Amino acid sequence: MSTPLDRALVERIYLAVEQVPRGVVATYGDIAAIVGGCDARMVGYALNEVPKDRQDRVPWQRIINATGGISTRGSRQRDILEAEGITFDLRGRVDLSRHRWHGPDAAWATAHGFHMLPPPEPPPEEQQGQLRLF
DNA sequence: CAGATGACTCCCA
DNA sequence: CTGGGAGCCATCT
Repeated sequence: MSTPLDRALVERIYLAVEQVPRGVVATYGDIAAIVGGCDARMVGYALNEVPKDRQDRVPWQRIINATGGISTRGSRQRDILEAEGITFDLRGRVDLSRHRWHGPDAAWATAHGFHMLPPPEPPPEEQQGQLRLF
């Protein structure tokens, strides 16, 4: 059923989600890390409760799970993302290394007390010496 | 009060 | 890849 969470936290989650620009996606965990004080699951619960009158302002569709897949049911979320330019592979997953949001603007994050997203993990050592394409 | 349930994620078999 | 369990929170039965 519905899950009305702590309003203050929900508002911060929405505010963080609003920073995600068109054309990229973020994971529930990314938003939780930026907001702080909550986990990926909280973000999912909060987004499930986005009021109708705010759905066009809060880009809930840009938040996907850690595997790059869609957690919502139906095809609506995917349809919207594809319309925004996000591509899905044959398994229906987004290539996070390519479409993942880099995080909020540093100045904005500081001003609102949000955290920055940790830098992306470097590729495995084994590939470092072999895949030098440039 | 216990159990079920969601737009999660990680870990292990 | 599939499946189960733990950890997480609030609300509803």
